[in-house]
Formats: sequence, structure tokens, C-alpha cells
Amino acid sequence: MATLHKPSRRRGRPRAFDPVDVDDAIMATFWRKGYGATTLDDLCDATGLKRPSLYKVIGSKEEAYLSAVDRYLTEYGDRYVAALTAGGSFAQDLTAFYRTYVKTVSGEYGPGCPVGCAVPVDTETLPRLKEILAQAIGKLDGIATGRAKKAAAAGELNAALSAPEAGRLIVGTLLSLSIRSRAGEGAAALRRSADTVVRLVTSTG
Amino acid sequence: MATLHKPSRRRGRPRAFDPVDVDDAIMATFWRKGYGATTLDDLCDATGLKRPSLYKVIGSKEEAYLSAVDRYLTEYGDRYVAALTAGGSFAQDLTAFYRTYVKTVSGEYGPGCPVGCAVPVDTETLPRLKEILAQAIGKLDGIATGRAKKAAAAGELNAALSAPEAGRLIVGTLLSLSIRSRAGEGAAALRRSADTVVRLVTSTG
DNA sequence: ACGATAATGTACTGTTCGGTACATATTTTG
DNA sequence: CAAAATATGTACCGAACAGTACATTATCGT
Repeated sequence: MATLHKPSRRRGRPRAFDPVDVDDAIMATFWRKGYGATTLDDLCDATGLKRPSLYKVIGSKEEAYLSAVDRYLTEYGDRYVAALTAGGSFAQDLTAFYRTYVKTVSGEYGPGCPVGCAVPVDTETLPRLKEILAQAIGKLDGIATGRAKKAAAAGELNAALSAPEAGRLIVGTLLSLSIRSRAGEGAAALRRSADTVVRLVTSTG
Repeated sequence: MATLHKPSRRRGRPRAFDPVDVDDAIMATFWRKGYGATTLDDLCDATGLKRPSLYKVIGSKEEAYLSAVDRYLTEYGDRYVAALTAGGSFAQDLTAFYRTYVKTVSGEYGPGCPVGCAVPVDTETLPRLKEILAQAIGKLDGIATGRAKKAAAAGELNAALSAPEAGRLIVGTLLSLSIRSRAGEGAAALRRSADTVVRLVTSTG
């Protein structure tokens, strides 16, 4: 049989950039400035690409933003979910959940997170974002509610709270941390807010 | 003595609009779309003014936005504060606080509120907003903490919470409602989240 | 009524926006 | 090496942007 050519190499001139790095840079730029305030020049500066090359990657500014949001949700959102469902005690999982989030929103891309700070205002410009936002929050509410239900079965949930109430409180607190981060609060202050809610939700006294 | 002329009438051609209505329309427009996505044409459409007349009112787009945020904070923020410090029981005041807020963010100008949804992302474009946001949240934290302290003295605060912890939880919940509103949640859902926190914070069982 | 004053509407400015045409450069295929 | 294929950089496009000049219109003071 004929030689098995690796189809890796494409025909023409090879790319001079790593698409993953480019996607990262795009996400980071939108992360801070949202859709409206980010210009194509911002994206060129952040990626080092010239406009024609950039456009081959992104298609359009709108597609780029939707991709960046999706990338955030799958890359970071899933980490939060993983921490929350890691299988430790309720208090441990919740603490890890918030710790992961605080580290992210206080990190290099922040302050704040796209879903908490940028997407809400961009829903008015890109209506599709409204459903994406609703779905992201709803999904997290559901997962947090599920985790609370499991905790209730284990006697780890504050008896004053139903599982859905706990779920919405847990997620609402997360969202508030994003705004507080944008207001300049440091990781320590955010952790304090989170710890209060963890203590309250897991209080079985 | 000479007749007391009312100095109300100014010299030249009188204005054909009510400045208060114009300020309202400007605030409403920024409220939904934030700074970046709002254009001067949007403001013209909303106010019915042509650009030269509009500019005599606003000075510049940036000044207009900062004024609109300030207007929101004094006009609406003060209402929330008034409800929180109305002098009823802790649970009553908290409930009124959230009811007022939910009515606002679910009302004609919304969904959401400027400080919760628009300002956070605009901080990257207008750095002065960062301090305004920090100050607004800090002030509310302080007032909520003060209210919680008073509640503690009256035996109305959950003993598991310090007053500052309660204050930050109360305000954080408020902020989360703004985002949830933008995600499409109705007033009833928002009230449920609020009621959960009220019950938790005032639980003295 | 007449001049001073102030607001209005039209129509424009230069700039920046998102997006692209086109010529050039670099690779693979034959 | 030549031809096809793909990426790159320059340089541009029409549209939309924030902001304004200027002539016009309406009111006040005298």
C-alpha cells in the first residue's frame, strides 16, 4: 500500500501563529472590554496578527465574541463546575468552587469574569447573548441545586434552605464576586464574602 | 418698590424641551446599553433633540454618562437605602429594600441596573468609573452593615453572621439580581432569591 | 419695532469603525 | 524548476462615529 502521508501539513504557506494563542488573546481582550468597547485594532494588537489573517480566524467581530464567550464557558465554567462536584464534603466543594472562581476573576485576564461583567451589557447589542447568559446561569443554578440536594441527603445542607434556594444563593454569590472584583476588591475580600455564604449554606447547627 | 420680575424667563429663544425629561431619556438609554454601545444618534432619538441642542445639555458623551450614573445613584440608589433604613423590623426593611430594587430592575428602564450591568464593563473604557463603582458598592456595604449592626442589637440578626458579613451578603445579593434580570429572570424569580437571603440573614432560630 | 440673545435644524468636519481587495511571500505538489 | 495553494502585509472601502460651524428662528429688553 501507498505511504501513509501525514495529512498534517497543508498545501500553501504555513501559518506564522498558533491558533490557540490567538484564541486566548481574543478571549482575554473581550474579557476585559466586552463587545462594544473592543475594536478590531485591539484584537490585532493583542494577537499580533494583521487584519486579513485575523479575519480568517474569527470570521467577524460578532462571531469572535460569541466564540470567546463559549470558550470561557467551556474552559473556565467547567472548572468551577468540576470543583463544585468534586465529591468532597459540601463545605469543601463549595469552598473550592469559590476559590477557583476568585483566582480566575482576580487573575491575569480579569478583574471580573466575562459572564458577570461583559455579557450582561452586551445582551442589548447582541440579542443572542441573552439566551447564552440565561443558559449559562440556568445551568449553573441547576448544578448547584443538584449539589445542594446531595448535600441535603448527607445532612450537610442548612435545613432552612431548600436545594433550589441554596443553588440560586450559591450562584448569585458567584455573580456578585465578579462585580466586586471589577470594583477593585482583592481576592481576600472576595474570599471573605464567599466563606460567609459557605458557612451559612452548610450550617447544620 | 419695583415689580419683582420673575427671573424665570431667560433672554433668547426658549427651550423647546424639558431638561429633566432629557436627562431621564439619556439615563434610560445608557441604562440599557452602557457607554460603549450607546451612540449620539441613540441619545438624539431618545431625547428628540438634535445634536447641537443635545450637546448644550450634555457637554460630551463621557460627561453625559458620568452624569447619568450619578443620577441613577442619587435617584434610585437613595431609594434602596431609604427602604433599608426605613425603621421597620430588619426583615421588613430588607424585604422592602429588595422589593424596591426588583421593581426597578424589572421595570421600564431595565432589565438590570446600570451599576450592576453597564458600569462594570465600562470601567475599562472610563477608568474614573472604577472608583465610582467602588464607592457606590462600598457605601451600600457600609449602610447595610450599619443596618445589620442595629439588627444585631435588637436580636434580629442571624447570630452566625457578623454585621459586616451580613452587609456584604445583602449587597452581593442585590448585585446578583441585576445580572439575573439581564438574563431574563422575572420579578417573581428575583424576589424568591431575595426572600431566601432575607430569611437566612434574619433567622434567629 | 428693532437689536441683542439664545435655541434650533441642516449640513458638515475629521476620525475611527468593521471589513476587504490585491499584490506579495512562502510552502507543497508534480 | 514550475504551478498550485495558502498565508501575509499594505492599503484601501463605505459606514458610522463623536463633535461642530453656521445660518435660521424665536423670544426678551428697550
